[in-house]
Amino acid sequence: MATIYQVSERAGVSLATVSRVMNGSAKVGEATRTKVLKAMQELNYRPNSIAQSLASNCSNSVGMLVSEVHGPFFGEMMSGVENELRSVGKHVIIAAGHSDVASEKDAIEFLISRKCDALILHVDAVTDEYLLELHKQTPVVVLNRLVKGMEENCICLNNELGGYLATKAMLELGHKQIAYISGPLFKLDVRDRLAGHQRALQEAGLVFDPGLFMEGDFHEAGGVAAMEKLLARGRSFSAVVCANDEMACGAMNCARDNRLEIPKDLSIMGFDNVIMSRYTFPHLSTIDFPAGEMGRMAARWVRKHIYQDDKLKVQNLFEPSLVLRDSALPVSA
Amino acid sequence: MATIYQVSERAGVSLATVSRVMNGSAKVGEATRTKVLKAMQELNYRPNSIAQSLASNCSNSVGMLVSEVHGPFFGEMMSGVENELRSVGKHVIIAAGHSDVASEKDAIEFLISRKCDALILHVDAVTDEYLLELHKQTPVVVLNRLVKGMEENCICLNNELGGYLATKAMLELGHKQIAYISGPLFKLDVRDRLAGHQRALQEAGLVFDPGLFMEGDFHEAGGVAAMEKLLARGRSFSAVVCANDEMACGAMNCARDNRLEIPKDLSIMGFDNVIMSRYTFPHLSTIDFPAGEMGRMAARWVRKHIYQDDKLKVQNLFEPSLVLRDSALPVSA
DNA sequence: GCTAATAATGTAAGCGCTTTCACAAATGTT
DNA sequence: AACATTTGTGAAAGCGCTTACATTATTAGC
Repeated sequence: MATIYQVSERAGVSLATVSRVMNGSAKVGEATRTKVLKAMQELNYRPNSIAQSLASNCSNSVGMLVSEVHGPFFGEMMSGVENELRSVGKHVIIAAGHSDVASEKDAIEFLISRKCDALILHVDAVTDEYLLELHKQTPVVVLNRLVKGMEENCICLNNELGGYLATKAMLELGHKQIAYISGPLFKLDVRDRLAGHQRALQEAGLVFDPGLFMEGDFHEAGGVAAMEKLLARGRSFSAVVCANDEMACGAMNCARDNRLEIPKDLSIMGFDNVIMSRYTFPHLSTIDFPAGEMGRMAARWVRKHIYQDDKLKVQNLFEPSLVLRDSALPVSA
Repeated sequence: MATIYQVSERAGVSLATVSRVMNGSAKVGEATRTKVLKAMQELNYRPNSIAQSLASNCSNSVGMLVSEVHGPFFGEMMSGVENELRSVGKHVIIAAGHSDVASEKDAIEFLISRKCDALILHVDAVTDEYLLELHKQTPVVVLNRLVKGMEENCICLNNELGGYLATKAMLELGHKQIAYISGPLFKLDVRDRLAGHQRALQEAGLVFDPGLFMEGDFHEAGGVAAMEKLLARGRSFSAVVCANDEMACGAMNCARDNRLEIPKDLSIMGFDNVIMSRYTFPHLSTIDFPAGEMGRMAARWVRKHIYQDDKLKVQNLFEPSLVLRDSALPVSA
């Protein structure tokens, strides 16, 4: 592989000049530029990005940490990030945190030692304090989590609004007895979604009934289990809104196993609008989570603040929206 | 951030010695080693991996190119690769090829300029010749595609066997009239799956009937369209095997829209065992595609051949397996 | 026509490591 | 006791770039 030195030799100029035509960092005469370009071409020269990084103290790479590489949104988010970044010649290094404190910290250390210019984090185990501290050391953007003191670095979804919209949709279909299966309550977004649910109820003059509430685990099995318990309580309800699509699937399957027809006997609402929701039977009504857009925005944040792409605008808060499909119907009778 | 120089100063030894204790590349006296380790600790030293890469001519990174970052197997494959590689301190840089020749080549160029120690490719647009050529220039492992002349570098699934197993399962349930919805025939794996289907038919003494065959596009809509046409032909069949799960979903939905009950009136088989197949109604019977394992194996290939982890064994051919769920039933009457 | 800017290019000092080579000290061999 | 090994360490030359800073060529100003 040719080096910058060989190019300079062939073009009959100095190293510095070659570097200058590569980076456009200073004026170069038209004739020289052409000579250099020609030499590059002939040698099929490709700059060694490692050397560039070392010399410029900029690795042109950003680290992305997600809970699970094969998790439901990851693909979408990742895709947004990759697209946005590669279009400007930066690359993304990925790592998984497995929702475990030690593992997340470990991955972050790894990314830092890799000299990433910035970190895009989708984490849920480490504390806010840790993130705040990290933020002082290295540029960080946090996805789907609002950390007090670094709001500018967070790209979030308005989860409260999502929860609100989900329940509101059911209310508008005439449902009055609405069960709610939440995610693990230690997560902030889970509590926000629940708060939205409660607000919708309240606005409709309904009171939140703990008897129609279950804490789930965001997995299908958790949805099944929650539904099972809900049914076992013998309370009547015509709709159930779930804090994510997986649990909604579980709930649907469980309901069906209990001879309830969906949506005739029971309406179901999910959350996230993961790919799968388009394939279930019946197709799941859900709340769209613009994961791809948010990933793209995180990347844009990095472009703007780290790579000085000043005119870029970044949007910190995203709005969820309702996706009505077949799993929810007006209350019958 | 501390440099190796500061560590050496503090420990009262030379740069070289510090480097040696870091890499274990040569013997260092016990006392010195302790001194150095202590100095590192005190300075919270973290080697600059960029500098290491430049000096050692090894970037400790491997590039991974996939069709779509948010594609169906990508998450699984990626996850396998990331796991295997990060456990040994290497990182993975990702890029998407979008099944387009120019885009794939572009991404490969990008990865190469990034000095990846090896490339893991999941591509379908570039030609075998191109891959062969690339293989001469830089270490490459190809996923899910057998390239003649570099078989050792390919990690494949026995697609023919998969196709065979899918149809065989239907035959064993007593089905005699089995429709087949394939993927785009320009893809090798698609043709292999079809060949397996035909072999199963043949072994059962049945002849392949073009009237029960449709070429699809691997997407849900394609499954719907194919099913529609199949139905429109007015031919009778009691089972349909699809070349992937998405199309199987489409086919199921379409069949249902045409008042066919699944699996009572029609049995359906998918291929790939993507996450989604566990959530459909009824749960989809399918052929398991061990994407995660294959990704892991690709990473292991790299560890073995590039990072000299000699005792590692790599398996080039993977066997698919049947996953029977609810969408296939013995033929009724 | 002479000085002061300005533009274009070259020189060389790093960036933070690895690694070869040389050398001194410790150990083993007869 | 003389020599050959082995072991531990340091000096220094890169790796392929970027980027002050220095230098020369060009143009402008008067």
